[in-house]
Amino acid sequence: MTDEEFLATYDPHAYAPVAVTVDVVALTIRDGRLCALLVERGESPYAGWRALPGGFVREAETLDSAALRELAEETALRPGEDALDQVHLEQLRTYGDPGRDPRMRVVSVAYLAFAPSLPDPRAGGDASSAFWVPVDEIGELAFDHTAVLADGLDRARSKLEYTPLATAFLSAEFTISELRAVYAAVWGEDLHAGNFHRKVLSVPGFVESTGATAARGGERGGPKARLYRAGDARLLHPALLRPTREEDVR
Amino acid sequence: MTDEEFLATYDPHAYAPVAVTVDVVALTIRDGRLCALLVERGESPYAGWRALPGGFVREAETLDSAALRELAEETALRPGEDALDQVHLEQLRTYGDPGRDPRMRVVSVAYLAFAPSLPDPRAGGDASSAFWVPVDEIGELAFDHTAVLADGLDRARSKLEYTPLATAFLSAEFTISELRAVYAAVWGEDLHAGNFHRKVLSVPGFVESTGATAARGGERGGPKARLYRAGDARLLHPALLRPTREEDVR
DNA sequence: CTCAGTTGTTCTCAGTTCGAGTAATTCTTT
DNA sequence: AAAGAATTACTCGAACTGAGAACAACTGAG
Repeated sequence: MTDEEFLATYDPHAYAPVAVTVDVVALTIRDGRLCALLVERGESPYAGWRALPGGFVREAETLDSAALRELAEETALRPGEDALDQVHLEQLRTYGDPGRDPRMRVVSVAYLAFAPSLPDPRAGGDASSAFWVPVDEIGELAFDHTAVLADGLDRARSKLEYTPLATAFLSAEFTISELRAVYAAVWGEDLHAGNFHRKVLSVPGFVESTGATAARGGERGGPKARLYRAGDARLLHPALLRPTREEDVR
Repeated sequence: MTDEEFLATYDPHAYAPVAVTVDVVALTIRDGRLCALLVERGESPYAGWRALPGGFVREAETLDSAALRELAEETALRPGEDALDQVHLEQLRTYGDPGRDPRMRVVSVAYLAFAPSLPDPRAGGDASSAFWVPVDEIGELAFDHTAVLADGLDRARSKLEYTPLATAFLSAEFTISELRAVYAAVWGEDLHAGNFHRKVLSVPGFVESTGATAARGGERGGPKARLYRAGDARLLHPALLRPTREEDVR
C-alpha cells in the first residue's frame, strides 16, 4: 500500500467504516453423519433464518482467537476444557463483497473447525440457540453463508485426502474402522475396508498403535479392533485419494 | 454474529476503527527463475524496506477487484490488456494480528497471482517503484510480508501438483519443455524430461495439441518442439507429485 | 447355547503408475 | 562437418491400486 493512500484513512472518519467479523464452519460427526453448527437469527436482517455462528473481532484479539472464542460461546464450552482444546481450527477464506450485509460493509474472515463429537448445545441447559444439523439437510442460510459452508465442505473433503485431519473428528484413541467411518461420512461414499486398512497403516506417521484393543467388537458383531492414536505426520505420503470423479475434473 | 454485538458497532465511532487492505503476492518466471513483485516503501513505518504491493479496499469494490486493481497499478498494465487478463488471481489468506501495522488495526486480505512474464515496470517509463525479484534473493520484508510471501510460495508449489495452474505462467501456446521449466523453477528442482512428458500427456485435459510446432529448436540445439495450449481440466488426475521430501511430513 | 450374520484383518491377483535409464532423431552452435 | 543438446519414444523392474476372497472373532436373535 502506498502511504498517501494510508494517510488518507489515518483519520478513521475520512473513509466509510468497515466492520470485521469471523464466521465459523464447525463440523463434527454425529451418528455417522457429517453435521455443521448453525444458529438461528433472532433479528433483522434475515430474522428467523439459520446462519453460521460468528461475531465481531475485538480490539486486542487475533483473528484466530476471535474464531475460537465464537466457537466456545456457541457450543457453551469453556476454553481450557479438553473438548475445546482438541478442536482443529484453520482459516478458510475471507468474504467481503459490498452488499453481503445490507447494513454496512462487513468483511468476514471465515474459519473451518473440525471437532470430535461435542455435546448438544441445547442439552447444556444454556439458552443458546445453536444446534448441529446434518449437512445434507441444510437449506438456504442467511447472508452468503450458503456459499461459505460449501467452501468449507470442499476444503474439508480435500484436506482428508492429504492431511491426517480425519483424526480431529475422533477422540484420542480410535479404531481403523472409526477412522474409515469419518472418511465415509465426509466424502459421502463407502470405502473398501481392506484397502483402507492397508493404506492407513502404510502411510508413515498417520496412526500409531497403542497396543490395546477396543473393549468390544462392532455394533452388530465382529472381533475387537485394535486401537490407534494420531501419529506425528502433518501430510500424508502417499495421500488417500478419493475415487476419481469425472465431474470435478471438468 | 449476534445482533446485540452488531448493534454495538452499528455506530462506526463506537468501536476502534479497522482498516481493510489487500496485499498481492504476484509471481512470474523470468529467465528461468521464480520472481515476486515487490515495491520499495518511501515512508515510515518501514521506510526504505521492501514490501508486497497492496492498498486499501475501496468502498464499492470487491476484494478480488481491489487486488486486481492494485496489481494493475503496480505493474503499470491497464485493465483490458491481454497480459493482465491472463493473470490468475486467487485469495491466499487473511492477516489481522493486532500490532502487525504499528499505526492502527489493519486487516489485510492477501492474494496470490500467477502471471506470464510481464514487462519490467521500470521499463514502462512510469515512475513506479515496483520490480521483480527472484524469490531466493528476497530478504526481510516490511510488516509481516515475509510470512505472507512464504505462505504464497507454499500455496503455489502445492497448487502445481494438482491443478493445471502452471500454464498461467506461460503464454497461450507453449511446449512441454517450457511447462517443465515452470515446474522446475517453482519447485526448485530438476525433473526427468521423459517422465514429465509422459505424465503431462497422460493427464486428461491438462494440455491439448495445437498441431503446430515451435518456430525453432531449443536455445542450444534440439528439434522443434510441438506446441500445446491449456486444456479444460481444473484438476489434475492423476496429480504431478513432487519428489517426496521427508521434512515436509514431519 | 447355538447359529447366522457382521466385522476386523490379512492375502492374493491383475492392472496401472512410477522412477530411472536408454536410444533415435533433429536441430543449433562452433 | 562435428559436437553437443533437446524432444520424444521406449523399456524395465518396483511400487501402488482396486476388487475380491479368506478367515477368525465377535454380536445379537432365537
